Amino acid sequence: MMDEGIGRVSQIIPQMPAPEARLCRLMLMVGASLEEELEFKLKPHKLNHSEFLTLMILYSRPDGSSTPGELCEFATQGATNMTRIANALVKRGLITRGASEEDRRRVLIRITPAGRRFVQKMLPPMFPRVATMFAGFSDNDKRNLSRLLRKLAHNLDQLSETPPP
Amino acid sequence: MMDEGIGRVSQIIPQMPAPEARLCRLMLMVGASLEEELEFKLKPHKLNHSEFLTLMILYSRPDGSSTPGELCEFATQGATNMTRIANALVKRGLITRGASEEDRRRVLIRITPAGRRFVQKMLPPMFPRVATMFAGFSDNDKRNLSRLLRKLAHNLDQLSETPPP
DNA sequence: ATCTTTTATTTCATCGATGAAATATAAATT
DNA sequence: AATTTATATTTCATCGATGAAATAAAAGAT
Repeated sequence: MMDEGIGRVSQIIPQMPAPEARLCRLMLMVGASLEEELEFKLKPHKLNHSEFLTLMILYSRPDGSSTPGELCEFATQGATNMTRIANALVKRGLITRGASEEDRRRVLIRITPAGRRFVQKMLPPMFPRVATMFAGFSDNDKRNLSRLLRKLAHNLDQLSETPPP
Repeated sequence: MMDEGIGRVSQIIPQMPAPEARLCRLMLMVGASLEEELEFKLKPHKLNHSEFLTLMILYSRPDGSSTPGELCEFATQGATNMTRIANALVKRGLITRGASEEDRRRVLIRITPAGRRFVQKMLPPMFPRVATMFAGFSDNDKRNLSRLLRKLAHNLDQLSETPPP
């Protein structure tokens, strides 16, 4: 249906890169769909995407700790939001906030044992649905998709560094 | 960086489908990035994503018209939002609203000549950036990406029809 | 010692999206 | 004719995200 639509548009505007436009639309649709699926799975745990992401970043760090500034970068969030996110996670006892020893301007954020348990408990129930998402994908498909998405991500990064005049 | 993160998590939780989780994260990142890029390109025209999508759907229809109900489906929007979107586009003279002849409960939404001109003017400047996004993609890459995204979209549709107990 | 820079938080204001429920109108069903 | 269903709009309320600017505290530079 979308295919026909883009087909008709590209008949009127022939310079249009139709295959690429189709891919954009597909990516947007799949991205939104995935986002929805994720938020859906997070809802029962009263987490939103950025809180979850922040928690997972901490969980996956060798020492389980980071600083607000770092987390802003990794989770692509503004400082204001990161303060909020940290507030929420601290209140639930999943992370702690403390002053850094070396540089006392910095705040050390650290996942708690309860936070680790929480992650270990909430992740496994997601696995079946994740697996289902890629039903019918051969190993080769997955490698290919990964490669192409990375290339796309790279190109998009370039683009966002070059906002047109 | 994300790769290492997921790698470490999957060492602690070995049942995790790590490659699939990586693909999810990639998709989410690329999706968000694309969304941003799109909104960025739409901003100068004072359009948001759903208004643009709605306008493009109308533009791409053979007769340039549709109804609110249909548009809700195609643009995955609630009825309330579609009313708002239509309001905005009518106010700018890009579409018209009129009663349907056959079924006077329905409202006929139709793109205006000004709306068509608007689309034809705003699209071409986007093409270079779209092309840049897929720099380094062979025709085969594009076909493959399209195929895999469609498969993924299909699987996600299945999933959303099966909200777990 | 003073000024500048870095880091994080707080305050405040706004924007945008969303959606449920009530309303209006017309078609379909009985 | 009366009731039910379909379609669209309006009203209202809320939620969430966002971000700029002011503030605070500490490190670094002069």
